[in-house]
Amino acid sequence: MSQIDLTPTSYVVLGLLDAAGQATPYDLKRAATDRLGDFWSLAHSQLYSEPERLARSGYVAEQREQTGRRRRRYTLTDQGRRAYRAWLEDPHTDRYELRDPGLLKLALGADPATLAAAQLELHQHALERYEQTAAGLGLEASGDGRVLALQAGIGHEREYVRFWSQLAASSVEL
Amino acid sequence: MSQIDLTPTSYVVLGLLDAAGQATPYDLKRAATDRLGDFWSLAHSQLYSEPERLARSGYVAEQREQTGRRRRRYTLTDQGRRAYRAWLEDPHTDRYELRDPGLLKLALGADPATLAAAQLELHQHALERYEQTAAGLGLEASGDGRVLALQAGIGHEREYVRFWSQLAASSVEL
DNA sequence: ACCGTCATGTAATCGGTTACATGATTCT
DNA sequence: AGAATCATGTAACCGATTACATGACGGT
Repeated sequence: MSQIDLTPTSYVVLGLLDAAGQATPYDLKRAATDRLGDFWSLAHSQLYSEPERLARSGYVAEQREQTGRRRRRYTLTDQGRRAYRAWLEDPHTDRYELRDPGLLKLALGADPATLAAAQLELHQHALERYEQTAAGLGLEASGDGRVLALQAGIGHEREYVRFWSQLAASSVEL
Repeated sequence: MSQIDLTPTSYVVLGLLDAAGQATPYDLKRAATDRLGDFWSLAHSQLYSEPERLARSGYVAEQREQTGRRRRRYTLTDQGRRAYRAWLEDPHTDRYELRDPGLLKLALGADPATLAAAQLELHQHALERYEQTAAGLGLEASGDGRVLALQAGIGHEREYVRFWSQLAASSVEL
């Protein structure tokens, strides 16, 4: 049983399995889209490879259907559940970087006015999408972590709309 | 001459070379730290491998010192300069994701109060560091893209301090 | 002389992305 | 029956991270 590092992707899979009880890769895909939306997306192929990886080290158990499609169905092992809980309960996280390509261009000397106009539009769209999602979710119960994360996303987009607006406006005068 | 994809990392290297004229990997490392700070960091090994990769496709030229250390020294080719300018002048960028591990935990159901306390501290520190950097840079000329990017970072951190503060406060009541 | 830090590089590994495929369903 | 979409998987490639090393240099 080989040792592997648990990455954020690993915890996504563990977390979704914890909630679902058992799931096929496709179940995981839908759950990931549903629960994480576009602030933490995964390629669908990773939802095939990652459970396999986790199985190699005993965090999840795999059983294949015997009938027609022979789908893979995964469940958490005790080890997996423990690792997941430990991660979730630890409020510490690594620092992360923004890695916004727009800011990269800005820092490397792109023309602020032109850049700001395009970036503003981008973030306005993102904001609208988030707000629509929020409107949809608002109907459901709201102690939900998803809703809180979504609010963070909305706050972020509002801030960026503000930032690029201001930059667009102040660039005109120059 | 093989075809390669130009990644953000590629443009960082091209951009730094464009500004510096010529540079060794170590020069690039210092320039990257200096110009991009902690919102787009690179492993030093990438500043060895990436120029090599770019050289393979003709975006940069490599010449080795003949004397003692035989350092590699890179310069932009015309092709490289053209590719860089085209990228820089195009205000369009891909959408990016936040990929904030704190939000991931939140979305997956971590306890908001505990998480908020830890995340608040993290972002307060980040904000302080940014503001100190800004204070240091403020003395220099300020049409600079670095300064603008830094202001975006400050805005982002302020927003997150606000978000997590509010969450910490509202969680207490529950 | 010695030690720590800066400078300089290479090698191995691996997670993630992209591309390629094919089976099932559902709708018209 | 055909087309489109959903579902399900595999394989190859590759950029990025990590680990391993050693050389130069400045201070005590």
